[in-house]
Amino acid sequence: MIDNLKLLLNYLINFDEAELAGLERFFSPKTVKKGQLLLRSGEVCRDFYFVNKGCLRTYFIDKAGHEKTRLVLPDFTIGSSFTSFIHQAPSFEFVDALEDSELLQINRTHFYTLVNSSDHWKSFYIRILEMAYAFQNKRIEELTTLSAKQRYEKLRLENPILIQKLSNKVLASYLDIREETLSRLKSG
Amino acid sequence: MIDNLKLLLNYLINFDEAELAGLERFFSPKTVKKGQLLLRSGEVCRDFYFVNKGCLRTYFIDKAGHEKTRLVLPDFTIGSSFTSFIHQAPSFEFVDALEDSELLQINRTHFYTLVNSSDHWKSFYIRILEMAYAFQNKRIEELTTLSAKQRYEKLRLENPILIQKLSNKVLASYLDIREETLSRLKSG
DNA sequence: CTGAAACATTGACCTAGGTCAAAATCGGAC
DNA sequence: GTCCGATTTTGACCTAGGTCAATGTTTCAG
Repeated sequence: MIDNLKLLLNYLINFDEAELAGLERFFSPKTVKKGQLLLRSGEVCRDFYFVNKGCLRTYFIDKAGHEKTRLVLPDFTIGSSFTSFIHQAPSFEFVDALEDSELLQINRTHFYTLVNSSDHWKSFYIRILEMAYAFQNKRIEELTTLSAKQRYEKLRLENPILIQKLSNKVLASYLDIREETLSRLKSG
Repeated sequence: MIDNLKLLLNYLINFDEAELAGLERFFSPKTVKKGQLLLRSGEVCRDFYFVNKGCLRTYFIDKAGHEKTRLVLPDFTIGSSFTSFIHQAPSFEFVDALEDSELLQINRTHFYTLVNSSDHWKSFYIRILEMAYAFQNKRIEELTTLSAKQRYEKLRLENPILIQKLSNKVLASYLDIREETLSRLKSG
């Protein structure tokens, strides 16, 4: 599991061998069942995750009581409820497991110890932030310019894995449409 | 002008006096007239701006030919067409001046020279990225959960400066509604 | 295997906000 | 000042996608 994480880290930044030695002292394994909550709205997000197998997602619940999925983390990805993790402020989001999952988690103290331990780790953090920013930017552009159908088609082209992995309910909430609408889009 | 910038930088990160000495070798002053374009869609964003006086904004044009304002930079703020600046890829955004403005600009080479010059500068960059991320996150939440009217009222409470500074046309495009709708909201 | 709960589909209807067009107002160049 | 183009407002109308409710279909605990 740690080796998969190292693979991903090295893909993001060219770490020196030494910098990744002893990584297991910072990341601890965790197994979660499908449906299990890792973070509740109102709690402070303490951990950052590597998804080795399975799938996590972050979502919040709007005034009308509907789930809104913000981010899906399939296997071989990293992430967290970032805003809360960064500022150590209560999260308005939930984090749950969409499947039985194997994770590695690192808490904030360890995370910042790593980030401050070398230039490569700082660059790693910068890289993640840049990617997260670009992702959100794309999301805003899509939400404000594309119709429901166009968003669905775009996801189908760009990220077919999500289409097959997610239930219609979650997929709809990720596309920011109602389940009924998604159902109609797929048949129409 | 440089002193205002130093004030802002010190507000974001506690720089040492020495780190900010000679800042004028990196930032060059620039004056722009109202309406002037600083970046066109398709161009690569080379500069990062400090707005000393006036107002900049970033926007793009959707398929229907309507402007969509992403970010407004009133005076005493910093920013850029970030995605393009970071990745040095062609921007889909424009940057223009909403008023006659006095700017300090730093190009990407100088920017990264600074970022790599010390830990404080790295932290500065991280700070900006974290803020930009949080801002986009908030934006997505608002766009997906609030009605047009609610978004307008929220902006009026949280950022009244923008309401008075921006024309209805720009304000509407920032709120992601049509100008006609904004006009109706304001009277209704 | 079976039954309850969660999920997905379908239909009838509604509404926020967009569109289009025309009038009213503003603001800067001369 | 005054004229022209750009904004803003108002009105009539339209539509994408939401809502609500009924009916199938999975799924998984026991």
